[in-house]
Amino acid sequence: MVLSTAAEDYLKTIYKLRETGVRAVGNEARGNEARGNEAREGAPVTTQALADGLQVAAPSATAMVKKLASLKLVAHEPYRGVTLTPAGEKIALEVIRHHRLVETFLAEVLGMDWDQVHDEAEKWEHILSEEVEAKIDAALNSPTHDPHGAPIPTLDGRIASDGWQPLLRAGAGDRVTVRRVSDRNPAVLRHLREVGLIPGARLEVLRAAPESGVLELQVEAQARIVGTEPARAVWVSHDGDTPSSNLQNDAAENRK
Amino acid sequence: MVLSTAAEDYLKTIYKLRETGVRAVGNEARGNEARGNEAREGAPVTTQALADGLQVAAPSATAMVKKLASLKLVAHEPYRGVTLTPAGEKIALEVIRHHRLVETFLAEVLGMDWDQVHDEAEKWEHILSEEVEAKIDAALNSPTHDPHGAPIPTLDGRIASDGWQPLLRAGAGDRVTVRRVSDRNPAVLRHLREVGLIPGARLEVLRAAPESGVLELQVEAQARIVGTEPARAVWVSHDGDTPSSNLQNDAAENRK
DNA sequence: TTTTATTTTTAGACTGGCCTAAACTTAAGA
DNA sequence: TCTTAAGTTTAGGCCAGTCTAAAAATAAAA
Ligand SMILES: [Mn+2]
Ligand SMILES: [Mn+2]
Ligand SMILES: [Mn+2]
Ligand SMILES: [Mn+2]
Repeated sequence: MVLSTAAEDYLKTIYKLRETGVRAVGNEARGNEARGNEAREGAPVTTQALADGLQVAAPSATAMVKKLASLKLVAHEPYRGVTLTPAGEKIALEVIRHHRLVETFLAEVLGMDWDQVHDEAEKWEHILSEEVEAKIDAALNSPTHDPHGAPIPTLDGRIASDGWQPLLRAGAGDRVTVRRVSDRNPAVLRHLREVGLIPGARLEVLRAAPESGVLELQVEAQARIVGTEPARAVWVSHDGDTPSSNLQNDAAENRK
Repeated sequence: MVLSTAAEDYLKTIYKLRETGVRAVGNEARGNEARGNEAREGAPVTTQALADGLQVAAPSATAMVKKLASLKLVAHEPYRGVTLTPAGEKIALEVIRHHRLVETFLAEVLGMDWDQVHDEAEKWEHILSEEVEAKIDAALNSPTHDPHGAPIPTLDGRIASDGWQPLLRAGAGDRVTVRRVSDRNPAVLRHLREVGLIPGARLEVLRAAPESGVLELQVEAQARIVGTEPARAVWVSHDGDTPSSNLQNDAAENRK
């Protein structure tokens, strides 16, 4: 199945809008107009959410959805929303695997900054051949997560469900470990690295007053004050919790 | 200047067709408006050659040529042919630099076979950012030639003129060094490597009988018989000749 | 239950890049 | 010089992907 860049991006975006956590991870990058389009997890993706996510007009999304439906890559209920078929999800996971492998490669092998790799990967993900994918995977020793902590789907389309908590939901006194950050906004990423909020960092929440718009943190040895906007891009695990590292066989269990 | 993949491929192909001398319509001195401007000396590239090189129909080439002419990237004399302007040549050399850097990177860093890298680079050349280009260049220590012996244009658009001789033009008794091979045909490349005809290889022509369709060679320690088809993809220098390694400042000397 | 607001789809148009068929220009041959 | 062959451009169309404006469907409010 050889799809256009646009079609692949639609499939990927549908997948991400349905995925737990990632939808929320992407929130800080979305404008106000997109708020409120956050469908319940597992519900079909609305045309509007898809259009917002891809920065296109709603009729463009409708048109592509109909095209993908005719290819049996999505199921479309008019006026209700769209869901991936197993075949569509398989392709979405392939594109996401490409994206995250490329990000990791650019960061680890070429030494690019972690705020730059996302935009590059957005282009590379569509032209990566299976051969190059395999070479990159081997060169990196089959990494499981990209530089932002996002799990990399396996070659056969399985992906770890992380289930981390939003940092914003943590309360005063909580000791947490940063697990994942949104890779969408380079400026936010640069700021997060500056204050030490990178995957693996351990920190304590000193004060969490939502109405103040800031979070007071003890990151490693430093006291930090972080606004809610960057904090919204951070996912954590609560120290002591067992990390949920089970592989979901999403594609396989739905494959016909 | 942000151009489509198609436009970049047209510019690159025009450059290569001029470089390799494949052109048709003779340019008997036309003393008109195209004389003293950015139009360069030499025969223009014909619509047909361009269409053949890009595997498109002639009217498609005409259409794109008109578009590029309106962007001042080529000079088009209807029914006569097309030549690059300095601005067009600069872009062509950028694309070629991307292509050859990527080929080198894929071969040296990822360990891909030299018969695979060309097709990959054909895609990558259009999406390489300046940042990634710089990182690749640095990782390879600013290579001057790609795995097939083709010179890599510099960042500022200069390229070494190699001036190697076709192996087919060598005569019996000639001792030569392989300098460059065509990277177009993977099967030919695999064959060339098998018989040792790779850049740097030294060999002696034992018998060159054009009518026989084969060349008898002594490649390093091995006696080899090579057909004219693969031999056509090989360029050599004659041992003892001084290699012409001067950098042509093509783009710079014509820049307005 | 009826009206209104919101979301989605349809209609129609545009651009880029490609195509075939036909007309045109140039070069070559008689 | 006239005719023909070859090469190039124009004419007209198709497809992918996008857009805006208008119509239709659904959800919310009255
Ligand atoms: Mn993309
Ligand atoms: Mn990432
Ligand atoms: Mn190309
Ligand atoms: Mn090459």
